[in-house]
Amino acid sequence: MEQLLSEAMEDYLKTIYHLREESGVGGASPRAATTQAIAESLKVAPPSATAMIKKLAALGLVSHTPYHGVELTPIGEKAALEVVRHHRLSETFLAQIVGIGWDKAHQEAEKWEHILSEEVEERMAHLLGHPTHDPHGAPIPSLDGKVAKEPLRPLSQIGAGTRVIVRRVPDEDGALLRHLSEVGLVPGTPVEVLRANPAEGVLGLGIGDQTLTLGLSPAAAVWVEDIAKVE
Amino acid sequence: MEQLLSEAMEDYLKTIYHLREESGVGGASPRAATTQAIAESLKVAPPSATAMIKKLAALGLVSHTPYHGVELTPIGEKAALEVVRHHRLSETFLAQIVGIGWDKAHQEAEKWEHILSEEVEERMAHLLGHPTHDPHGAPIPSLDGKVAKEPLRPLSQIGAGTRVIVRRVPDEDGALLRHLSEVGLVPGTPVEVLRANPAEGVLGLGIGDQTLTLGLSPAAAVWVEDIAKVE
DNA sequence: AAGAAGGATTAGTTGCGGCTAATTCCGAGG
DNA sequence: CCTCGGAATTAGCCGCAACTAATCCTTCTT
Repeated sequence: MEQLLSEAMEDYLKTIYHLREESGVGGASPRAATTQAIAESLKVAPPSATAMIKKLAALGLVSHTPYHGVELTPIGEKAALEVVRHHRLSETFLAQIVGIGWDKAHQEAEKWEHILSEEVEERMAHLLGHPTHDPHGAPIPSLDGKVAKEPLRPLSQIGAGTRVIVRRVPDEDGALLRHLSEVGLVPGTPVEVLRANPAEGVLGLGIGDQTLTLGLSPAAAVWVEDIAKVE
Repeated sequence: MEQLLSEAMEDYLKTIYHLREESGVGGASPRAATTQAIAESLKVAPPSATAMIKKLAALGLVSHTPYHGVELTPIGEKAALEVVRHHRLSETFLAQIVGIGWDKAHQEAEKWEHILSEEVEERMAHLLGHPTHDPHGAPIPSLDGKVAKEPLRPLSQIGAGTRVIVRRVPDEDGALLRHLSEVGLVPGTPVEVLRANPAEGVLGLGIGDQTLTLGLSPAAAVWVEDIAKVE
C-alpha cells in the first residue's frame, strides 16, 4: 500500500475526507461530498471532479452514486488518512523543528504531504515525540489510521457566560491565523464568552484579563471545548 | 525567479549541470551534455530529451547546437544551481536533523529538491549552520549561485605510496555507499595508497591501521585530495 | 571518397489531469 | 403532475512529458 496514487488523487481523497468527516464536528451532520463541493475546494471545474471521482471509484477508493454524492470506502479512507497524517506531521515538524510560522506551515505542508516516505514520516514523528495534534489543534491520525474524535463546538455557538478552551483553529487562512494568534486565540487558551448577540454579529470574549470583540464568522472557525457554566 | 520551471525541467537542468560541470573534477575536460547522455541519466528515451532540450532552449536556459550538445546559459546555470543547492541542503538536513542514513538521503532529496520554498531553504541552512558540503562531500552552492571548485582526483588515479584525504563519495548508489562507510572511506578520512596495479584492477589501501582492497571502479567514484608523497 | 554505424531528430501516439460547451438528470414550486 | 433551474455528467479538446517507429545527420572506417 504505497504510492500507487498520483498527487491529484491524494488531493481528491483528502478533500473528500475533509468534506465528509470534518464538517460536522460538534455532532452536526456531515454534508455530503458533492461534485461541486469537491471541485470548489480544489479549485477545479466540476467536470474535472466528475472525471477523477470515476477514476477513484474504479479503483475502489470511493463509492459514487451518480448525481448524488461520494463516500470514501474503507480503503479510500485509509489512503486519505495517510495523506492527512503526512500533512499534519509536516505542519508540526515545520513549525516545531524547522521554525516556520504556523500560518505558513499549512501551505508548505501541502507540498510535503505528497513526498513523505514512510521512513521520513517515522523519523519526524519520533523527533516530535509522536504528537497527537498539529499546531492548529487538528488531530494527527495514527499510523494505523485512527483519529481521535473530539466533541468540539464552534466558538460562534457558545452562549454568553460560558467558559471554554480553544482547541482548534483553521489552518488554511494565513491572515486569519495571524490575527488569532495576535489576540491570543490559540489552541489551549481558556476563553470566556462575555457577550453573544447574534443580531449584533459579534462576540465579546475574555482571554486572561484582556477582553476583545470577534466577528461571528471568524468565531465559527474556532473550535472549542466546554468546561463549565458560570452562573 | 521563482518556480516557473516544471519539475521535469528542473531535473533536466540539474542533469545537464552534472554532466557538464562535474564530469571533469581533476581538471579532466568535461564531456559534452549529449542528448543520449541526458536521456540515459534521466532514464528517458532520447526523443523525450530532444523535446525537452528544445523547450529549455526556447526559454533561454540552454543553448542547443542540433546534433551536437547542450550548454547551460548563465540563467540556466543559475536555475540548475538552485536545484542542486536544494538537493544538497536537503541531503544534509535529512542526514543531520531528520536522522536518515546518508545512503538513503539522496533519493529522498530527489523529491525534496523540487518543493523547497526559499523560506524553508533559508531555515534549513540556518539550522545546519550554513554548511558548505553535504554528507557525501559535495559542495553546496551558495544562495547567489557560487560553487567551491576543488582540485580533487579520483582515488583510482592515485599512485602507490601516496597519502590522500577522501573528500567526496558518489551519492546515487546506496549499496556502494553502505560499503564505503563500512570500510571507513568517508569524507575527511586520510588514506594511503599502498598498492596500485592497473592490470590487477584493484587498489591496496591503508586506512588508519587497517588495510583493505578496493576494485578500481568503485575507487574511480571516490574523489580525494592530495597531501604529500611518501618516499 | 563512399558507405556504414550510430546518435539525433521528426512524426505520430499515449495517459494524465485539466478546460469549455453542450446535454442530462433531479427535485422543488406551481 | 409538470416544468424549470441548478447540479452533474458527457463530449470534445488542450498542454505536458513520456513513448515507439521512422528518418536524418555526422563521423569513422576502409
